[in-house]
Amino acid sequence: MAFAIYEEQFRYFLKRNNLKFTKERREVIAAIAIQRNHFNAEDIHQQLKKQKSNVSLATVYRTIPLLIGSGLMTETTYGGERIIYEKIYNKPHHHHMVCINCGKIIDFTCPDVEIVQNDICQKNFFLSTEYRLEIKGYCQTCRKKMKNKKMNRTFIQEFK
Amino acid sequence: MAFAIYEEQFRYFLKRNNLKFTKERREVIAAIAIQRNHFNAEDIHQQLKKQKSNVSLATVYRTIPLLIGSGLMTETTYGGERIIYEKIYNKPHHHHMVCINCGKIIDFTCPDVEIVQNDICQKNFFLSTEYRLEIKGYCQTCRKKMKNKKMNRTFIQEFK
DNA sequence: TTGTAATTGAATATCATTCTCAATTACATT
DNA sequence: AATGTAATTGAGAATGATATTCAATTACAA
Ligand SMILES: [Mn+2]
Ligand SMILES: [Mn+2]
Ligand SMILES: [Zn+2]
Ligand SMILES: [Zn+2]
Repeated sequence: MAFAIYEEQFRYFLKRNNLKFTKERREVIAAIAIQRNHFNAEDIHQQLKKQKSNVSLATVYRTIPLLIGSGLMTETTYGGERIIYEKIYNKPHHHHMVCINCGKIIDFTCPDVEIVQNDICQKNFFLSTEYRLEIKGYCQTCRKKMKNKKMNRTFIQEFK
Repeated sequence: MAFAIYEEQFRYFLKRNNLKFTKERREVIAAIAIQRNHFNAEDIHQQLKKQKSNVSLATVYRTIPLLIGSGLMTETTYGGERIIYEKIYNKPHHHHMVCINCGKIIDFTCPDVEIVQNDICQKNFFLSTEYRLEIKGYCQTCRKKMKNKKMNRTFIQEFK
């Protein structure tokens, strides 16, 4: 199970930064080890409750930058009402398609994007720390639904 | 000046959606016509004040979805504390580099990304309505600064 | 001119995230 | 094992951008 490795890496990070390995932080590590794919701060907190842990939501929020800093997880898609995270330990860099109807998130890898990103940064003397290609639209399932019922198109958009 | 065309397209959109072309909306159009590159809701409101317009911030927020729906502007980079917009009328689709030190936003176009996006969507039967490649990091100016002073690296990250 | 649904400003709500603070705890040092 | 001290915690309050409520106003089709 990944838990032991997660904990090891996290402890190492904490020590390097003169931070303490508390009971609460251990429990948060256990909670994210169980998360699958994409999750948010509240999901972590819910999992903690399932674990009979009383770690507060404030502490969850305080732990998130540490989890990211230690290389265990990362922010994923932007632009929703809450920030979504995912574990990245030993997982290749990838991007996301997000269904604006049902919220489904589809991962995809794409070597071309990595190359493009490199080129662009070199040309602009930009030092990249992070990059994301995010595609929004309708997933296959929701497209089928659209054919039957009319979907919730907010506005009529018909120009040019 | 683009203002007349902006207004025409906006009026057309409003009519198609049984919405009214109010004094306030006319003034907001005038305000965004003046904005350059990237701006936020508060910027629009400030410009309105400069125009001696009393349009409220609430109305600015209410008008934003209409401006987007009418194809005049779009959301730009994600993930900051406020949403950033830009006019897209007759402007080609492009992406962004964002400096996490000074906030500078650099536009870039990239045909390869457009192709990649098409491929991925086809393979996954995904109907894309929008996609963004966003690169975060340090701009040229901030890189130079980093060489002199030590920058605000929050954590020591040294693993693997 | 009239009827009516849309719109407005002001105030208030929302709600994810961050902060404050007094009490507690990890852990390096003795 | 006891101590010193800085880091951490939970609870609750604060933040702040954006959304909503509501009574008064307005656009505009008929
Ligand atoms: Mn993912
Ligand atoms: Mn741009
Ligand atoms: Zn869907
Ligand atoms: Zn910069």
